[in-house]
Amino acid sequence: MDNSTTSSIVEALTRAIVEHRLLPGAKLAEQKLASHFGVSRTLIRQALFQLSQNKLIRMEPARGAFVAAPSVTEAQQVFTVRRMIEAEMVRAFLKEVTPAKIKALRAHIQQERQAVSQGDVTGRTELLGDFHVRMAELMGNQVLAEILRELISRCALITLMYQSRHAAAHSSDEHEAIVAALAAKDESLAVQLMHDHLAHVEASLTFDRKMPTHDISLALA
Amino acid sequence: MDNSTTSSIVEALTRAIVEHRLLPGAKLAEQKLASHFGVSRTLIRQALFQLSQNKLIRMEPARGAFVAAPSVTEAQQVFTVRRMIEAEMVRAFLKEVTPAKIKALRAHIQQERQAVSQGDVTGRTELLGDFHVRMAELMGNQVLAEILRELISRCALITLMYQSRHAAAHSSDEHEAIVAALAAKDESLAVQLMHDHLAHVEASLTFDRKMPTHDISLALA
DNA sequence: GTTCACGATAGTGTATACAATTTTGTCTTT
DNA sequence: AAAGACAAAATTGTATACACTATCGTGAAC
Repeated sequence: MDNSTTSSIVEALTRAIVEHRLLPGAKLAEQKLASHFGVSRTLIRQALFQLSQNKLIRMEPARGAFVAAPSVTEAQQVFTVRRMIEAEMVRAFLKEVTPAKIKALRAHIQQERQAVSQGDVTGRTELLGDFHVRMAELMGNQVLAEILRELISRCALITLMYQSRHAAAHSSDEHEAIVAALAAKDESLAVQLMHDHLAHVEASLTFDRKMPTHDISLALA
Repeated sequence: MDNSTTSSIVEALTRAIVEHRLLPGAKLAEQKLASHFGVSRTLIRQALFQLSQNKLIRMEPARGAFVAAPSVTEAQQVFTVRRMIEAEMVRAFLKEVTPAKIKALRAHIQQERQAVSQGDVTGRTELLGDFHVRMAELMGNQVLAEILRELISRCALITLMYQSRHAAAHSSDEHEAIVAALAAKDESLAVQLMHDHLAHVEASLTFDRKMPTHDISLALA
């Protein structure tokens, strides 16, 4: 069963959503997408189903697919889970840390800084999230990496919308501090820093700010 | 977009796989499934895509769908992630524990014991996994619960195949010990017990045993 | 002027048809 | 008899057709 075409559509839609070319609540009409991608509705529907499982869109029976607008509650739950997972990930990482792994993380942070200084919002958000996934991958645990990737992409919408440039630079600094603690093999410090880092990211999201949307029921809530 | 029919097919196939009426490596031909369920291939394909995202089946381009046979490595990674998540879950659970929540967990354990004593293999496996999901739900974190549910179902195949009746009873005892520690608000003990519990479950899986399969390349490996 | 009813339109849900690929069986060749 | 080539059958991948539901606009009744 082939899925290369479908996955390329999923990728394109994911980028469009995460990069905010499609706003939360926007309707994703199948025929329009089909025409745009030059394929039949069959493949579009496959892609939409996949995106709905990733929680990037929401599907209502007989009404259609809409870009998801994660609630504050949901976002907070995601951050809670991330704090749980990543605190333990730091501990596990330290148990098998090597100079090469530290070096890889530092290299990643360099990329982050570049994106931040260049004002590359899209690349910045992607890289800031990838730092955490990278850690999981360096541990060789693909299952962990996948789960983290999903959790991170799940809040990419909100993060992109609410995270200021200052907060982004801050994140990068915190990543560096974490790596420093890892290099020094200071477990409790590294765990604490990771925990605080995620708490900071969550706190930096100003949930109460007005958020443009295409979802009428949401706009009038 | 309706998915009630599709989800019922997903459910039926999930049960068939988890209950081992479909062995790892077995081919899931679309037309046969379509005839069996009395629907078109369209709905079958939707269901198969969903199952492949749940890692319960594996899809090969232009060749078809096959019941997944999680590798030892993958199973171990899943258990590693579960230990990470659930150790922290225990800590978080204790921060907002109430008598009602303890009572709910104890009630669940009663169900487990009943299934174990009745030799209800299917119900037993399901309930033993649900204990962990139940904890997440009692904390009110739906995101956490979903992730755990997926992780648990992902190894249901292996657990069902390799977990002996004795190991199952043992699991139930360990659940009870965990709840006792929670009731006593002994954090480090509860965390330790949960960690050991998951390690025991993983250790009880005899990965080297011969495992019936329909996958030729796997059978001859 | 407002509300309800109803038909037109658009969009989703499912089935079927067609194209492309893989698998299988047979026949030929050595 | 074994190996390879080729044709036939079966299966997957994609597109299209049809059915069903929701939405929107118009108009009639009050």
